[in-house]
Amino acid sequence: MKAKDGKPTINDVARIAGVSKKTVSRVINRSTLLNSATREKVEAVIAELGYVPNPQARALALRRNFLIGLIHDNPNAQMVLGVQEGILSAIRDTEFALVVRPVNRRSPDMLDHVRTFLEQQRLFGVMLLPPISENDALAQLCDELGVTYVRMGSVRLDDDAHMVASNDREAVAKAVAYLVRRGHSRIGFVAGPEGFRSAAERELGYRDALETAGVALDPAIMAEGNYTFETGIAAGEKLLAASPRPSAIFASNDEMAAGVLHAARTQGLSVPEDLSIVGFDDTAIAAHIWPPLTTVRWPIQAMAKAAAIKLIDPAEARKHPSHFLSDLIERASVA
Amino acid sequence: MKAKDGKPTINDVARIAGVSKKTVSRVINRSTLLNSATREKVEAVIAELGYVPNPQARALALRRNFLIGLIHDNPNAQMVLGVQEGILSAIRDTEFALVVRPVNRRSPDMLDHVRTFLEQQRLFGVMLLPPISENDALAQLCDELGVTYVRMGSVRLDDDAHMVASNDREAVAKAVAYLVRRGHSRIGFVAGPEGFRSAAERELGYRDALETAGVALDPAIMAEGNYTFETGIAAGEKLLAASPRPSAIFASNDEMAAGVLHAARTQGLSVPEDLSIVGFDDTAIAAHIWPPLTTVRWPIQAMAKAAAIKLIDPAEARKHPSHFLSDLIERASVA
DNA sequence: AGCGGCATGGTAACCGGTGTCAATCTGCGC
DNA sequence: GCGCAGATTGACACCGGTTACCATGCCGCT
Repeated sequence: MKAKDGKPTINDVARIAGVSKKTVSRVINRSTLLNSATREKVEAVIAELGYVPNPQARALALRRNFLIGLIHDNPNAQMVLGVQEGILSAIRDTEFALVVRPVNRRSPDMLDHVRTFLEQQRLFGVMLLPPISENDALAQLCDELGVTYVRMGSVRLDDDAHMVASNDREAVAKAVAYLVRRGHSRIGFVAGPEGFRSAAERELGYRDALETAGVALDPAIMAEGNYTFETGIAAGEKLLAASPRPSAIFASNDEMAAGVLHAARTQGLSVPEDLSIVGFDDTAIAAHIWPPLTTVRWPIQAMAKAAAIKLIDPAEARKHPSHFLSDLIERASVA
Repeated sequence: MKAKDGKPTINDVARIAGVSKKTVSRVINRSTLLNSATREKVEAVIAELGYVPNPQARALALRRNFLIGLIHDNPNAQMVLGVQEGILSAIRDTEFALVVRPVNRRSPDMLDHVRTFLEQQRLFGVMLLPPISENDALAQLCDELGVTYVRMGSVRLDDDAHMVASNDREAVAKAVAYLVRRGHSRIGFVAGPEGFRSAAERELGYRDALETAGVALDPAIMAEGNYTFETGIAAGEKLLAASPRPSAIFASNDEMAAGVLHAARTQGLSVPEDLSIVGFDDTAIAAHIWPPLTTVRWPIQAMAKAAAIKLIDPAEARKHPSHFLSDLIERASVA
């Protein structure tokens, strides 16, 4: 008989099945040293009662819980959601759950907030999303508090156990090489904000590609933005004012590419006839603007899934890659 | 002296402060029946040790935890993130944390998944986002499992304790009336998918506005999409093929509005000169396409915050509204 | 027969908090 | 000096699991 008010507990199961708590616990935890008749009997009672172990009690006894945290400060909704989906696909059918915690990178007490969060919730582990994943102090804090972490990023900046990385430098180099193959030689570049590792990597990829193509760098057709639409417009205006005008522009993310597109349109230029544009990230915006944007797709979900597996099952994780390659998605913004 | 391996516990605090566990517990819980000298002494020890109560133990003893869940099946990343931010702003500085769980509306065992999730995690409460918040069976399931819930939606479909609603009908009527004031009388409409309450409400708003303006409904300039960019294109093509062609189109969300814009552009029409377009939701896409989209802004964050407060502190919630009005955001897609 | 070893299952303590209820202390009226 | 109410604090059981360790039954072996 179950407790009158709540859910059945392990005691109820044990009593009805005529065994001890411990035996039920063994059944739940799939211990092998158990006679199969007993196991079946207990399983039948569990099914009949609809017994579900109380995760709080388990967490208390095991001194660890089954919550994994996602700490991020990412302006890109599409990407954050993609990561959430990826994590969820990794923890589906497990007892893990996903706790999210947006933080403010610019806040002076960001680290304190994270500390409070980690101390309070006692998470199993956390995932760190760029750009905040590039913050070494944060990783160190996790270490100090004994919370395992995995960082996602555009470059390998930690050991394999703590990092899932794409290779932005190579991806951008490929995208720019693609522009070169399409006949462009005057290719502008919109960089991401200083302090973002991804921004630096993407710029390196741009430089690599130009060097390979034997094209000299021209600061007049390089600008910096902070990954937002508005700064993309400003960067586009600067680049389009250069003489000679670039025939193609690579922007370090899609939002800024959309800004460049906006700037071009304002000046009466048509895309891709007068100007080719390539973005990065393949967010929803890339497909939904006109013309649809040729861009580089980060395999976000796959990376997030790999990262989550790394967190909850390091052994299994060794079968998955820690490095991912991005693909160029060809749409209509390049001539 | 704290345990050698882990964090200090209530026992450590009690021993060092020379009081009983229970007294420490009283300090933590701000019980009033406590001598202030004792309180200060205990607080000093807590601060010195950096003691943080173990939430799992608390959850076990209190038979409730401090996790609130967000169950959603929403294709709009911007909106989901907005909701997460809103919830977070409500639970900041509390011990609550936010657990997210995307589900698949179309999956036949969606309800089973949710049931498993709720039974396993034993959440304090859950928030239901549209479109899945419109599913009454889901609300009923929460009731049955004793999980309090709050639904967010475009219309009041539950009592005030369980609902935070906007008034889409009125908002759309206002937007369409605005088009009428701007001189449009042939106004097309792109509906959302059948089965979405929001879609039905928005259509009612459209009908209201036309009726008020004394304009007859013309099925030739009404189409249906499923809230995606692609179906927006199809709907746009249909509407623009009508004769006479509409001079303005209201689309039930921004993505479809972007699709209509795309369709117009493909046919060589310029926006807003040849065609005015109004969307709904004010997602990032609305501001980032060209021309920027005039649209209706759902006060997502405020609604989510109100909903979260309703969940964690019903008394406080009575001071907040349960109904929200949407604003028309005027940009450049209307002439 | 006596013994060790293995498979199986039970008992009790413990994880770190909270609720209940009783014990102690205080001040106050008489 | 006594009784009593109210304030303060503590002892102890309990939440629902897990682990450490012990008890039992059964087997084969010497």
